Amino acid sequence: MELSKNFEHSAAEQKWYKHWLDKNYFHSEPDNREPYTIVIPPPNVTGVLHMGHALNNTIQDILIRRARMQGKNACWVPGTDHASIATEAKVVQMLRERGIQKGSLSREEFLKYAWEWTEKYGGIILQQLKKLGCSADWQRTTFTMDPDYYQSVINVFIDLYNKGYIYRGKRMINWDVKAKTALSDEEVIRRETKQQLYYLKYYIDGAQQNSDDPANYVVIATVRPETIMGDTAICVHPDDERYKHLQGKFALVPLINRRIPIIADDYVTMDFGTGALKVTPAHDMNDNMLGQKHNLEVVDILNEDGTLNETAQIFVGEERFEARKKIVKELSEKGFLLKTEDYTSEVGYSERTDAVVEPRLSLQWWVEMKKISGPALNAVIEEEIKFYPPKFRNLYRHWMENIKDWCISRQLWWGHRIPAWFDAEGNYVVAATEAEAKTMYREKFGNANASLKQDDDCLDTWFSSWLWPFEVFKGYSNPGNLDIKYYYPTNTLVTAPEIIFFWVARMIMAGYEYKGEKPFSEVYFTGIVRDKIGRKMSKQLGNSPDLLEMIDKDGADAVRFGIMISSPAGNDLMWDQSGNEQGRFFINKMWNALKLVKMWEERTEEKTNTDDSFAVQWFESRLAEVRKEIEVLYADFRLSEILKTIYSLVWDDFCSWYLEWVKPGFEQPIDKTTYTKTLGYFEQLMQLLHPFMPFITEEIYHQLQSRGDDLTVKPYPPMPATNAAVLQDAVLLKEVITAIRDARVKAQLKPRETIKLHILSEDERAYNAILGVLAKQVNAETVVFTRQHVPDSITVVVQKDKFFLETTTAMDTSLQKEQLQKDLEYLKGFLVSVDKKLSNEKFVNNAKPEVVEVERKKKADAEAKIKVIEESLGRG
RNA sequence: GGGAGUUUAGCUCAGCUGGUUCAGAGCAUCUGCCUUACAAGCAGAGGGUCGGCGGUUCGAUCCCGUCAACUCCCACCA
Repeated sequence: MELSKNFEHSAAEQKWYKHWLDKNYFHSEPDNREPYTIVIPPPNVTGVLHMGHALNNTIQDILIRRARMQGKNACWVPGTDHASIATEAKVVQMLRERGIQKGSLSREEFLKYAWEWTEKYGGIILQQLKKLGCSADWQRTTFTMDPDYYQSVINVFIDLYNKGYIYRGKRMINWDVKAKTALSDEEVIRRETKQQLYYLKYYIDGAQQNSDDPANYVVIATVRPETIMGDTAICVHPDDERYKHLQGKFALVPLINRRIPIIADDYVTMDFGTGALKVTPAHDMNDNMLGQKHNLEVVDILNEDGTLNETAQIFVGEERFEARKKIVKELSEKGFLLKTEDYTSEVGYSERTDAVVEPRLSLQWWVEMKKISGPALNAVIEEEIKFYPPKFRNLYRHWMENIKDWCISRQLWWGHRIPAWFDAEGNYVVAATEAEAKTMYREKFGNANASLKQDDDCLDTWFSSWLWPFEVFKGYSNPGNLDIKYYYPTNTLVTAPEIIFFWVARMIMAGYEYKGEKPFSEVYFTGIVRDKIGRKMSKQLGNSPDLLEMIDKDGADAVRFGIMISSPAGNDLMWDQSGNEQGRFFINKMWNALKLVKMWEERTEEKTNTDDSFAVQWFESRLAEVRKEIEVLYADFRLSEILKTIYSLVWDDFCSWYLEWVKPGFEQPIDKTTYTKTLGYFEQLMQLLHPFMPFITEEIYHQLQSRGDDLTVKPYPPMPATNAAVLQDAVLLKEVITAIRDARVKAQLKPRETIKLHILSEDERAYNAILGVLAKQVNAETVVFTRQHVPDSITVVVQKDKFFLETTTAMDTSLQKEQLQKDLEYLKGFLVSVDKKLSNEKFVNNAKPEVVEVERKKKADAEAKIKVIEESLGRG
């Protein structure tokens, strides 16, 4: 069959992916092989493939494909996360487009729409992962709201509640006024924001009002004047001389004249603002703490949508920032506003809606984290779970040691509904079903007829995904089943460092709590994908390329190459389109190598005497050498270096050196053994590369010779031994070839012009094996050994040997001489420094003997080479 | 304010815990080549006080201190 000019990626990708699926290669069932298991970090059902996914999943695919080719039972479990907030937002948006308000729907109706949406759009991302070549076990696809999974989440909640790890508490939380939901700290993004700092007069109770005399008022500075109606104290530092006389007195809140105490606490910073702080326990985290400490009243003046409520007395119903404008105006008009300053500080924004986060008191469900965090901390510190790169261990330790309770309730409908049942008075029981709840309620409160209502709120998404590593195998809903026993603990988790606390830490906790075992042995943290100029890729910036478009254009292999070539473990990745290009060029190179080898197919011949044997021996050793290097790199997850190593092995060693060395002359036959060996090497290269670039390698594997098997499941052959002598000879050979070619270029010899090569060496035997290849590679018509200088020739010096290039045409040797002169000067300088070192007694006495020996050898080598060059120049 | 990290060629990064695999790779640049697998290529080449300053050492890109710039995390002063 005639080969196409180029690799046609689209056709090959479709063909091979379908073939792999047809053969069911990606599906895993427990057997007696060693398992290698990865659970995917489940993308949001709403998600579409972006660079972060591509990076993350390409890495997982590389690891899983390699494990499969190592003969392990590789299992990669895919799936999606219901992503309560993100999905609910999308559904609400869809409804709005159809003119439906969420508020007008019942919970059941809303959920119907949500499922409809999920079934229609959900899981698009999984299809996109297939395009990327991901070899996940699609039969095991899991969704965090699958019936069994759902029930497990509920049961875990009940279990933790029964253990006393879950409590209900009124706490200051981050409130998203747009989504009307609580946010975890991790969902709040802090950004530097320009604000105004308002200096306000609070008159002292009993002093003269409306006076300009500073003795009658205290000045506070605030960025939130609209919350003054919620003030319940003014706080100063106990040591602040300016305010000592005011401690214990009362002040009046401007506009509403509420009387509030002036208290003292060393929390206040004396030199910030005026040193006097208004305390608003309902609307500020720290003020809340202060309020608790000093038993202050809590006056909540905001509604859940961020508008002012009745308690505020004024501006009721106004949105908080509108109210701020208006109150500033009024304060100013009535003489309470002393001055306004520009002020920049960090303000919290909702990750989901970008609304300014409102600290708010709210009754929420909490997990007491200290109760379950212990084993999870130790597991990482003691490296039962290893982090790559290890720098994240410290971060993890710090967070775990200062862990705060987890607010797990969300004011949403899409998700796992909290299994708590309330009566009209707010008494409640926690139970899996309404029937159970009724029984429990009767036992607990003795009332058989009370009507119970289930909590409206859902659980935080992470409260379901923390069960992922075992519940994808039904390890909680069906404990002790074959899958969980075989696959758990999983091997490697590949994820972004951003979710180390959201997800990784909590999975570890859940693993120990519910399986008594770690969920995975290794965590590989990918970097954050940034663009060429270092910006994080995001939808807002529009700097995230369209991956599907790229895959269509450049092919999945090229895209995978582009991502992996610039992706050192744990470091951010500066992604640049040029990586794809390099990948495409690489594919093209391999395709052309394939064409070359295929040209030889019909022209093989048994030969007895051939120069090829050196090349063949060498490449075998070289392959083994590189495979060893790669093993080491894999152990540290240094994937981009592995790719670079294979790239160079294919391009430089195989294409540039090996194929040129064995390439027969024009229309000449090739030795049959050499040809067979070459096919084998090519196949092995494809095998090494396959985890990174699955399609092109599978295609070439089948093009090389028709086979009954497929590369994707072909086990790696045993590692041959390396032959150190052959490797050594090849190093010399390459060095000589390059030096002679350089001399040819400098002498402006045309590539076609042949030379007569004379070698002057004290060790002629070193050249025995490589002479044939050498002649071919430097276009020498003859090669002979000589004992003396060859007149009218170009001299090349490599190590201690001299090479004379005799040509038929006259040539310019001045550049050549210049080069020799440069080398000579360098060597002389080098010799001086070595001599200096060796004449330093301290060095000779203190350094390790082998180091001194090396220096002596350097000296001898340099002297010998200087001699050789001087001879050449002297006679040249 | 607390903690972590980064700084090596024009760009992106290696450099495995002090001495010929110590100054490297890939892009980019330059010079030759349309050589019958490949111009998406071939053959060569140039390019770096290893952020600054001190210290330890016979010897420092590597260890210590310090300063500077950038990045991230945590906590936040209203």
